Amino acid sequence: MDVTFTERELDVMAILWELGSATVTEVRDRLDDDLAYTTVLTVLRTLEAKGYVGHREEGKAHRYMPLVARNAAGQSALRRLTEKVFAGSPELLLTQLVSGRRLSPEELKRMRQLLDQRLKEARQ
Amino acid sequence: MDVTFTERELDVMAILWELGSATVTEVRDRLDDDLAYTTVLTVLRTLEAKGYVGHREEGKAHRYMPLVARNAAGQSALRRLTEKVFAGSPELLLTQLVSGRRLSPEELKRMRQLLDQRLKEARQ
DNA sequence: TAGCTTCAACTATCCCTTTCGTAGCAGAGT
DNA sequence: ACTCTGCTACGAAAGGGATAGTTGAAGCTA
Repeated sequence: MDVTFTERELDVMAILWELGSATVTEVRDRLDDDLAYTTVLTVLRTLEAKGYVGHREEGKAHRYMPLVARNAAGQSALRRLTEKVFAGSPELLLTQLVSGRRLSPEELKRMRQLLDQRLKEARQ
Repeated sequence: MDVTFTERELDVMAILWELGSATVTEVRDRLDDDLAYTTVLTVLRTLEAKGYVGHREEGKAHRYMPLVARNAAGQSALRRLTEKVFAGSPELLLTQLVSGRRLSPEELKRMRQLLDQRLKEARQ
């Protein structure tokens, strides 16, 4: 299943993932850009039409919640990015990731540890 | 500088990065989807208008070449992806990367080595 | 020279995304 | 009852992305 978002949709999804669920106003307050209430509502409704979020009544307001996990979206995005930008090479992607951002030694260690663990699992 | 592409533009850029440069026909032949010649040309022209590719005459054809490096595009895309989908955490991204794809032990080792090297550099 | 091929330029269409205005409704306060 | 506020419903309009048709120039071929 390919999960893909437009730019604005992604802004909204990021907030829903962070909060777990949110009303229109809550999303609106957290958005970087200052959008009209109806604009945010429209985005949520298109996301709902696409099956990416759902909502339940809460008093007179609606509370929206993500129906697709961060991971599903991440998987699709990473696959596309690796394929198109990094010539299918996860190593290139990692190279870019660690060279582009200034990561702390702690972060780097944890990341290395992650690979260690993965290697151990693979060995069995 | 923020370098960002639409879906179709990215398809075309991937080909230009791979080949170094290409004519409309060459791009068209490599695209997964079977598009009309004029469609490919239009995409290249919008990319040129945005300053992402340039061209020079070659006989009566035009030869297009990328003006932005893979890395620049990768940097932008990774930043956005980390921020929006992985809550600003490169570790989460890496977790997803190694769990989503089946990577060979060799790839994993090289990736670990990369982090090692980065750690050494950071220590100084 | 007349016709065919190749290519860029121009133009058009359709659809999606983004944005928001207006209307209407329900509850809270006066 | 009246108004204010916070909310949804409806819908519209602008902008841009994706796709391609038509035209005209240049060059090849018979």
